Amino acid sequence: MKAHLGVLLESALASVTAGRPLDVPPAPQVDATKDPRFGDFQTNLALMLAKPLGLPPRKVAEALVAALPPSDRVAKVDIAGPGFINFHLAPAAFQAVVPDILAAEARYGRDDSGGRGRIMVEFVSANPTGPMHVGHGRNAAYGDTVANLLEAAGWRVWREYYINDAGRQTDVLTVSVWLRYLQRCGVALAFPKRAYPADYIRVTADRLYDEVGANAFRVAGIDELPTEEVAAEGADDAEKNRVKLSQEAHIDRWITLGREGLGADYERIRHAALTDQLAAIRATLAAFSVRFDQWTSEADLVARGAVDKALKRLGEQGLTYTRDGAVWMKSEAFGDEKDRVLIKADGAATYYCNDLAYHVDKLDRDWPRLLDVWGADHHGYIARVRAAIEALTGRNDALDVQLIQFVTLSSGRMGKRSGNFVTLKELIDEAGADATRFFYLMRGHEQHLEFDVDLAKSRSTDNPVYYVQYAHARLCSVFAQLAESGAVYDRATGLAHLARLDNEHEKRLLTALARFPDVIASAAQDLAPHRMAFYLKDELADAFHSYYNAHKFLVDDAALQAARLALCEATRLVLGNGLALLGVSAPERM
RNA sequence: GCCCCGGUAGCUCAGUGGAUAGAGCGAAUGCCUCCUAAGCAUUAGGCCGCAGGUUCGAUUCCUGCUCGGGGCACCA
Repeated sequence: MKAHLGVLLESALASVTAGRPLDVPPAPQVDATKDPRFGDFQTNLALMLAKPLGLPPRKVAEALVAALPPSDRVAKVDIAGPGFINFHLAPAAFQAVVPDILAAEARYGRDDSGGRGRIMVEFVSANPTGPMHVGHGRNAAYGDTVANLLEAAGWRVWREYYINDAGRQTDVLTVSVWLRYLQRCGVALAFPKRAYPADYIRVTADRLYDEVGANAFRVAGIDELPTEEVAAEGADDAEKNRVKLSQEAHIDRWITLGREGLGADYERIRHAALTDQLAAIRATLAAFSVRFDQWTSEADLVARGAVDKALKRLGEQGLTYTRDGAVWMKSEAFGDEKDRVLIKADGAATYYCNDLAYHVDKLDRDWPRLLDVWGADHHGYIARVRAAIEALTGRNDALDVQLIQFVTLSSGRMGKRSGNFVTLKELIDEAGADATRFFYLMRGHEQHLEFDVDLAKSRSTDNPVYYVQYAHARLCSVFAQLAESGAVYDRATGLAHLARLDNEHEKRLLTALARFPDVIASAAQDLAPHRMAFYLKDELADAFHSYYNAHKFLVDDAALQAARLALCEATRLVLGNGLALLGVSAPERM
């Protein structure tokens, strides 16, 4: 419809400006009005033309309206305010959306061509060192929904999870399990302050104990480790930080002891720990309707030489150098604040080095556009990854990073420190996957989110996800009621009498239905899935519930009933399509 | 100090340079002999953080200030 009005305006523009060429002919902007009193669509074209033409805006508007070609879809055009041109559409223009929807069904609003190009979306990528928390849940809901929207907007999408299963954190995980195992065997040792203390570590330790018995994984030298420092009461920040570093060094001694003393058993423990954590993550994400095309392991990436390959390429292009025993990347030359270390003085690759190689690998797999979804705390990291990509490919537009701002929980349930750590699994178990996903998607991702756990849990009128789902269930119920009464809905009859859909409630609902393709396109374009959530709730479901209360659908007038049921069928389809994009179920009964 | 995000109704938040800034919750009042009341209708509630600038027009774009959150490793 917008396009149609745009064509009309282009024509009017051409005749009005005939003989007085403009330096920059403005492209007509047509928008839906916010207020029905201003018609259905508006354009500010006259306001934009006033200055270059040297005429008052209302004069320009009059000339444009006079030059508009006639259209059977436009009922009335008027001029209002400072010079807006308002279009009032003919009823048939609204009603035409119904056959479009009924013909397209699940494809309505979608562009499944994949013609926009190929894009890889990497999201979640939570470290397999523990359960996912509520922040990962927001990342998962966002990434998965953005991927859905991009697909619906014509992109070929690949979803990937990067498993950080190399590096020091997995050593800390391994040592944590090992020490819990030894404690289980009755070995008296002080569990390090900076190891992972939680119960999930014991689960893996107990599993290993069942497999290997009580006499494995023992090494000499445990008693010779120096005692760990503890921060004194009332220590200042500098002192606390010093103690923290010494505690990290203490863990490193355990790591060295384990690696050297356990040999292959160390790897066995590491593998067991990672397997358990990853299994838990996969299960939680599956319960959250989040799927991936591929799970890429950092350790595998290293093992198959992707890191060496990337380093070699950087070296050949003169993008690295050695200083203080470390290998550095010349990232400052590509927009980063400073150069970054790739290989530490101890010979180990940094996380950055491996991640850089991973991004190169993504591009090498022929995904020319990359979207990474990260927590906001990683924002300082963007410049260096982008720098590496630009250095190797010459492209500075290959990588888009979207940062997910922090999640806090209502009712003071947040935070590891308080001991009230709420995992994503607990949240899903308590509130349900549908409510949880919808709540995450109700906020812009750049907005700090306060997650109201009690509201998400409530199975009441207050819970916004039910508002949308209830609209769908009500529609299903209408058709169930119809079938029960033995009556038959004839779609062809309905389509033949769409002109009967002429009251204000029907017009509002038809308008909302017609906007669905625009919402997909704009939410995908701006990577803003919350727009779809708001559209479904505040426009579509809202228009339907009002309609439902104001009018009966199952009426004696057969033509009117059929027309209304056709509208109902279209609404049910669009609600279902929209909820599917959000990864929320569309129940037939509630 | 530098970088990122935010400041809109009592609370949680929408708002694609446009006209009288919206929704939910909370508060007040109505609506089920009728397709699901997990719903609908009505009322109350606002220097859109502050100050400049660009523009015919700024909650929206730019600059400065201010307040809040986060980040500035040879950690991941």
